[in-house]
Amino acid sequence: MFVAERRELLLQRLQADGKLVARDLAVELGLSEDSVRRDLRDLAAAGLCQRVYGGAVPVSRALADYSARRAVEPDSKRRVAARATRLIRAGDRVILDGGTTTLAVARTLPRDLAVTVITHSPTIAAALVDHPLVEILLLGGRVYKHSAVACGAATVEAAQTITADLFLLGVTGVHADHGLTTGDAEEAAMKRVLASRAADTYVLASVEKLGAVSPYKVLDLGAVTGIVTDAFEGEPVDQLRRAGPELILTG
Amino acid sequence: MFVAERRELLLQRLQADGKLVARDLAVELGLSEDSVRRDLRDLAAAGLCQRVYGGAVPVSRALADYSARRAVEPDSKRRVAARATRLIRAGDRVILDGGTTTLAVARTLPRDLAVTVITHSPTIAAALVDHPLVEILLLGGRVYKHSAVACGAATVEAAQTITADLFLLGVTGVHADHGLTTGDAEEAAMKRVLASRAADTYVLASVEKLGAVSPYKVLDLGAVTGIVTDAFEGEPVDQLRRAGPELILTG
DNA sequence: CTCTCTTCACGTTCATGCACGTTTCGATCA
DNA sequence: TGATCGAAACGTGCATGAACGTGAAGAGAG
Repeated sequence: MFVAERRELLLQRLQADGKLVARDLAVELGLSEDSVRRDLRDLAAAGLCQRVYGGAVPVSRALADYSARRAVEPDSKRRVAARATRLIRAGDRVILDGGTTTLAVARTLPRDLAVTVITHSPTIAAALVDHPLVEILLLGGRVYKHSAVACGAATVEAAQTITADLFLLGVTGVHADHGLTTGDAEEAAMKRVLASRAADTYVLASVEKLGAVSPYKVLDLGAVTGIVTDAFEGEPVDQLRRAGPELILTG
Repeated sequence: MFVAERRELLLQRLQADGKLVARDLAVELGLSEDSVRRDLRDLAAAGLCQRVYGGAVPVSRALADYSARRAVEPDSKRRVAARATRLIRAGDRVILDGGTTTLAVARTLPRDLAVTVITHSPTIAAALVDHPLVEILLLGGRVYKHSAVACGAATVEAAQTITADLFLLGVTGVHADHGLTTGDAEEAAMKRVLASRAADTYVLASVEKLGAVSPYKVLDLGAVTGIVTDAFEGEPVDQLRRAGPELILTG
């Protein structure tokens, strides 16, 4: 990737997220923080962003003090996504579920990480097209509007032909008694099929999902390898842990 | 290959990929990096591209990266897209090819038009998720980075199971003698398969495509029902018309 | 032979990562 | 409240390798 190209990407990201974090960008772009800082410095010198401690913000919307910026810090989904990304090893075949958290995973995949991503989400596939090394395997079928993923017989059939090392699963409810749940029956079935194709399944559960229950059961807690969450140690987390899965905290 | 010819190729490649990498081009064209660099230097001097360390990018910053190009289509593509949209009737099953022009079609679909859209492009599928009435059928398979569409055996197989009323085809070259051409062999084959599944095939050809020739043949002009273009009446248009297809002008 | 295009050789510039000393920030303590 | 301390972020200088431009030499077409 060219320098000019990279800076273009940074500006684009700045507009989308409202801020740039040097450390995260370094990991994501697969280069040292020094180089990222150099980019930010040059962009700031060109008047395209404003440099702040830890990263950069848009010129117009510069926040007064550091603590106020802390408030806009990576929201919980970003944190969970960043931690989940670290579960992926070079060469892995990874199934990415649909949803905003897994989309964040796709966007934070380091650019020097060569993996095969299998997904039934056109949104995730589209987000990964720009990645230089990732090979994308798209599972086709009828696209359900509810959460913008392909579901149904054709998709299940396509899923049956593949295997993977890892499945990053998104759900809307994670409950010690009711297990993993989501809002659509067809999607729940799809998630089960995908889980059956991967050696390990990890649930991405930002803190608001814990304790929540949705109408349709996906899997029991015992059926997954682990749960990635940004919740802190405590009784709710312990309850989940007793049900079987490894609890991976972002803390 | 003549120098002028090679530079034509470079420009074409630049428009397709959004960037040129000196090293890759040297290997691909079978000559030294020196010569490639000289070409890039001359093209930049003529204002046809912008030189960067490692290669070259388009002059306009709007064209600098593919994602930006997806956001703002030139007027010509929008005109063609708008006219092509009028070929679609309520209840139709429509195959949408990948590419910026067909993406513009997806975006301009009236929100009260109920159709089934079949596509092998995750980008187009993602763009249609917000549409209230469209039913999306996604063709899966390995996603080719070149133009961000699914191709290959699995995709062909999926395509064989469907039929459609209409196929809106995007190509990079429309030429009276050389027919319809595109920049990738695999994609060319994919487009042929899709054409075979639809009752009618219409080519979307904004004016800069007319008279252009790319390396890989898709179909003969006689194999398609019509060509939608924003070119004006004249000898070039007449030449195409004599080859068989109906010419639909936006003018 | 002449002209053009190409490659090769050379010294130069550029991008990057590392090392080191400095600054900034939040937390802790008086 | 104000002072102090450690960690993180920062800037600078430097080394390295890649990419670059220039000029000379070689190859091929007319």
